[in-house]
Amino acid sequence: MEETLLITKALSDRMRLRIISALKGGELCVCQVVELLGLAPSTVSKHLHILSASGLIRSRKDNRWVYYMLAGKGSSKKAASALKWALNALSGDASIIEDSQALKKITRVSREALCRTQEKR
Amino acid sequence: MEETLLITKALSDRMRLRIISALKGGELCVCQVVELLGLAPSTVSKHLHILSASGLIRSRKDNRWVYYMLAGKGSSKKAASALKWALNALSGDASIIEDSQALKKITRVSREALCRTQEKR
DNA sequence: ATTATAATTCGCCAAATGACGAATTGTCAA
DNA sequence: TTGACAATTCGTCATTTGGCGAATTATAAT
Repeated sequence: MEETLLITKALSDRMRLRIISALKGGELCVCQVVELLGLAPSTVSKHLHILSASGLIRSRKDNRWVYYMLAGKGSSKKAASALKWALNALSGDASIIEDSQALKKITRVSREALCRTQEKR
Repeated sequence: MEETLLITKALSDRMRLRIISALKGGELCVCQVVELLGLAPSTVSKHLHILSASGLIRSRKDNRWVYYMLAGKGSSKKAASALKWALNALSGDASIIEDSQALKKITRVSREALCRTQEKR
């Protein structure tokens, strides 16, 4: 019951639904999610923590950045099936489509910023 | 997004998860759910309203009683698939099993009470 | 070494949520 | 008609939740 509740509570917030849908396109670092949602970094961090604790997503640390991604292999059956349901339920949603459009710009800008940093090296 | 959120919010409460699991065994009237959960009738009524509004359950009025049941045919695809996930995630849960045991007594007592009423007629 | 940046944690506040009892509505029984 | 009972609605309260900014930690650049 506890795990199930962790999952349903994690899914019961609009911003967190937007996050998991955004991660369908691949991993994102916290600052990219901040850019997408327009929330304070601390708020986004808390959302990501809730999603992580539920087992729906997981994280990977790379240098200064922490990347979050959908919990694929190694996740519990409950989490995996919940994720499958949620992503399917949200596919085609207008605001989710808007987000995926916005993400294209965000990831492109991030790449460019990263390249700039690397040029300076 | 709105419908999905209605569903996930409906599922993000322990009592409401117990309710939908209890309804797996067939329809129940409000007072039976009150008996099972040990909550005030007004509280239970609100929970049932939230579940109804999400499309996960529906109701039927019979005389003085209102019976609630899982939303089978006629429910939305999102609701149907969410219900399927949730019931599966909860199957085998210890407290859900306890509830199903308790429900046996409750439905038996209710039947007997109903028979008594009918004898009086 | 110092500064800057990504992320998290902490403390605080406003809004939403879950609980109750009282009052209300609708339906039967006396 | 009056009384009883199932259910809901309403008002209230305590708790939880979602948001922010400030402070903290960790890592990279200067």
